Amino acid sequence: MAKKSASQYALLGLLSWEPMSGYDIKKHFDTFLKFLWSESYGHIYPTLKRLLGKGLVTKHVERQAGKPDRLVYTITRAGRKEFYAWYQQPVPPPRIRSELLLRLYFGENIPMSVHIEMVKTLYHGLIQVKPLFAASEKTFKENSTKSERDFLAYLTFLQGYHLFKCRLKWCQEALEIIEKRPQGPKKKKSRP
Amino acid sequence: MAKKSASQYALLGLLSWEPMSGYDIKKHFDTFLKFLWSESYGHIYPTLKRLLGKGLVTKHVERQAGKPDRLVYTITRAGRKEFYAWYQQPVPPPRIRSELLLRLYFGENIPMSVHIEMVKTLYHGLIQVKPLFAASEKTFKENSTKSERDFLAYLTFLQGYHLFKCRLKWCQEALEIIEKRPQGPKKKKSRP
DNA sequence: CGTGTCATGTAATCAGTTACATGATTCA
DNA sequence: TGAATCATGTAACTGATTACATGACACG
Repeated sequence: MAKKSASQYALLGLLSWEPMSGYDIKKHFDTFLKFLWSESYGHIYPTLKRLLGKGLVTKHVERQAGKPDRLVYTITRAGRKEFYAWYQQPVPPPRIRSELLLRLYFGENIPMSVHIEMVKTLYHGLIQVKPLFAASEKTFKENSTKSERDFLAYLTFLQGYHLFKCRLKWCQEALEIIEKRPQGPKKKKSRP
Repeated sequence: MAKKSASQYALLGLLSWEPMSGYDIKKHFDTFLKFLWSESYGHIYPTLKRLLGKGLVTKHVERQAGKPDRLVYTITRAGRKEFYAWYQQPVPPPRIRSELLLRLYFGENIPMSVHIEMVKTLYHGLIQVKPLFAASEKTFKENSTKSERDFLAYLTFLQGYHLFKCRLKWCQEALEIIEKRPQGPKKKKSRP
């Protein structure tokens, strides 16, 4: 009944769709699952090895012309069983750690311009991906009737999109609040 | 120029307000900073030791009648300098890992009722803290004109609040979408 | 008399990133 | 020729949690 890392279930989840190599897995996380999960090679390869050791996946070599061999992993029946059992366990609360908020919260002795800069940087980063998000929304919604998988992908994406818009809104609001704040004569202690 | 863990800055930030013991620090994170940071004892105490070793804080024993001694840590000038320097470094992108979304995303072979249950559980958890959040909003806003610290706390809280409302909204929306979905005749593959 | 709070800490373990190593091919 | 992509992997390290140990007092 030991609690297990979600990482291996993330891999099993992907492999439950189709056999993949570690490289493919990384690709998938970096492209389609950017807004909900991330893994590094240094974590993927050892995890695959561990899954193999537990008999949850099998490995076979796929030779390629002009390219390095691919080690393709396939989920086993035991792997699927283990994966489905995951859904029986309660969802652990996410660990909340926002470095940006931390900085803001403790930043009373830092010039406000630094904070403004920080928020603006975030804002501009978000703005850049906005069209991409908006386009994705359409695609996800259109596809959502096609299959169970697409339907779930849409629901999943929706949260990511909501959170995205929410952050964007906060940036604007925060900058506004800072701007129209009665700046007043800044009191300064003689010596902290 | 080595990148350093945000944890030690979280501790320095708190100590920049006032001297505290490890126990106090944990309390503070668990109560006031619940929505933006978390730390365990097993991480706080060793981190304090490390800060002490680097001369960023000092320690003194505070004897108490009927209670165990408190080890109170005070930030040093070097500690403040180190803390302020943190603001010169770029904010690293947060690691995104939502186990709930992961489960949903890969849950095509899981009965929809399981997913509904999961979302509902989240929803009810959020609903329970809703009045608390709403009340906090008022207090934070009212206090925000009092001092720089309160102002920043308000801005910080605002993001937490926004994200909270956003999650709530997503739960409702997701449940709605699932409900009014044309359930249709579920196609089933003969053998995967 | 049991539970909860106050208070500190360590050891074992797990989780996860970064940097490095290798080596062929393709594209500008 | 140099960079990018394909592809796998290890070692060193940092980060962080959990479980455990200790012990006194207060509250019901």
